[in-house]
Amino acid sequence: MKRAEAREQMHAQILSAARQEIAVHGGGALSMRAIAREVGLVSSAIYRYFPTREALLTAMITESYGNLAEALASSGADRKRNLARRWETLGRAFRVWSMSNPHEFQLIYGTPIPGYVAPAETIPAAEAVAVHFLATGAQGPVGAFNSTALSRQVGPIAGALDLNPSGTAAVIAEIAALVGMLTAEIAGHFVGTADPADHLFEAFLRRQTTTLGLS
Amino acid sequence: MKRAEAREQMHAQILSAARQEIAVHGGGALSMRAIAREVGLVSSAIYRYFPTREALLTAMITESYGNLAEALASSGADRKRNLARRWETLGRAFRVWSMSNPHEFQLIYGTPIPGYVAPAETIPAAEAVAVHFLATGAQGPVGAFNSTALSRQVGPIAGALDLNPSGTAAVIAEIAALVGMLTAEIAGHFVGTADPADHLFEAFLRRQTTTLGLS
DNA sequence: CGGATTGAGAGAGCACTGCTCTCTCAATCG
DNA sequence: CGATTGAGAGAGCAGTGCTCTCTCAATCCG
Repeated sequence: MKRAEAREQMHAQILSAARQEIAVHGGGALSMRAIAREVGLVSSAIYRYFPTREALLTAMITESYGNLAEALASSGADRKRNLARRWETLGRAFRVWSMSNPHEFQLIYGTPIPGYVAPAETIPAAEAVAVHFLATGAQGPVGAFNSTALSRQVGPIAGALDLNPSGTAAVIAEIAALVGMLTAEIAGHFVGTADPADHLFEAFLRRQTTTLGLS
Repeated sequence: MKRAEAREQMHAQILSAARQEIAVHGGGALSMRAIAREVGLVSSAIYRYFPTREALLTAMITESYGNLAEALASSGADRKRNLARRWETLGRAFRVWSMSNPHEFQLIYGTPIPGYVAPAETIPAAEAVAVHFLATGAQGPVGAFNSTALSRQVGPIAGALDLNPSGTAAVIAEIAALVGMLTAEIAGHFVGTADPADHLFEAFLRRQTTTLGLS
């Protein structure tokens, strides 16, 4: 029993050290050896806990999705009656989290690390994030996304969550758009045009609620 | 004279080899030594042409922006009278280019390579891409983006290109949204919901032309 | 209680990386 | 024709992910 506890503690300690590393140097630069040094282990010992760098990254991605989902859950959005306000609250919470944890954001939504392919086990974690937006924005139909082919594709999840198909497709696109906005801001692509991007982001949220028919 | 020619040829040869490397392994995995091997040089000789890996990446980014801008220019969009059709043509050309050159796309719009910061010299190259969308979509006002603070920020470029300020801000956001859509598709984030994403993308373009008041 | 088993950690080593340094030698310039 | 330049070679440094073998303490079981 004790053995298992110690193991779990070491596991957590490594993840924590990795998180610290990533916050400074970014995900692509994550070094197994540096983590080992930080937790006071020799490099090879790390591999007792994570068989490969990729495994460590996957664990971190899952964790980051969880952190983000939690930030959305505790934004107070779900206590709001007005759907437009609710969507805006979610959007702002997303942005605040992303700006506070840019490297975690990039870990999830950025270019995969060289050769890295997100494994299936990260999908439920990603869904935990999407669900907040779907529940808020996909209740009604959205004209531009009203196509039979598209509805058939998103049918399963729309059905499972009791949502409107065209609304569901629209929200999926709007999540991607939101991520695009934040990626651009973090990468500094707005410098010279709309940086700081606060006003642009607020206008963007207004546009989204209009598109989704929430206002 | 001959000397300078040979140097320029070697320069181009290295870039070409790097491009080939990137197409296979992605930007983060770009190896100076592998490039050297491919062009038949010893590793240290590469540094006669690019003082650092970062310099090589910058050169590649600029080149990629150029390729993308050229793909947009030769899409035939600017021959179209109908602005909505024109925007859709640009969007589709962007998507085709991105799907054909995913690693180049990620080089430009993805997570910066560990420790890499896009230097100022890539900005004009990025503008060459944006200009196509601005010229097409930013002629009229867009309600959600009509704020004085925002208009003041984008004022300079809107003025320089003789565009509507709120329309300009809207197009900037829509470019980011478009990039977000393509990033998600390339990263496989639509798998399980809307993959293949053709229909979602077409609906997305419809939504954009509506938002921008082009239809 | 005592021997067998397990597994965490150590350490050496392999093949790779970006980059620096010094050396050679052929092409160019004056 | 001699001096200068600069491309390329080669060795080397500090770092990487990962593998292998070894040790030794903690646990398990008869």
